Amino acid sequence: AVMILRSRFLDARRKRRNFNKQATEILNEYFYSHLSNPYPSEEAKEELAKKCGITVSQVSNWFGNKRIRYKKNIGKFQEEANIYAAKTAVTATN
Amino acid sequence: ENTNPSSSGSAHSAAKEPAKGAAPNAPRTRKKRCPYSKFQIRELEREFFFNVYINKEKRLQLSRMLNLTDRQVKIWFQNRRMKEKKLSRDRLQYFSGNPLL
DNA sequence: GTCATTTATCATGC
DNA sequence: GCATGATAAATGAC
Repeated sequence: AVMILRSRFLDARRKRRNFNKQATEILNEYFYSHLSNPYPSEEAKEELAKKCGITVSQVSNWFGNKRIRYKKNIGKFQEEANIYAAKTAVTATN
Repeated sequence: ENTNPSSSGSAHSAAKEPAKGAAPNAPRTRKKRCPYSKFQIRELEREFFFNVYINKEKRLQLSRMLNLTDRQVKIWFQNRRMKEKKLSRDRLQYFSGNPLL
């Protein structure tokens, strides 16, 4: 019994599963609305984790990957950036 | 399988500065990450199991045996301790959800 | 020493 | 075939 749980835990770690669309939406919103300083505080990470239904470590991983991949190819993310920029602009005016 | 790409200079491996003193600007290039071999990992893990903190002498000895720098072994133990801590946190979180206990 | 991070690499999803 | 999440070396702040 314990062995089953242990193996299940080990499996669950490296088996990658994509986040659901809603979680990605929330993370991207934060990222592009803080593009000048995309480093959420520990408290912000916890809040994001809660809203996304993922762990704080996963939030850190996501921002780490996002920052480096955005920096490496800003052009590829331009369209995405515009989408979320417009989205946050609307919420800002409301 | 794998050894340091900086294999040429044996004794004090030139981890960072490729140019001699000539270069005025020193944009010290970050060392490229090179994954360690299975053998290196096994020996490092073996020592880690023995002692989570390694003393300087064992560190030097191990670095010579594995063809790594003293600094690399030190960093490996630091990262390994962080990994252990994260594993503990994840285990706690995973099992605290009462999967079926 | 810890620890958040950068970067490359790994493993998987699709 | 790349996109994406997780992990492994390497750096730097403190």
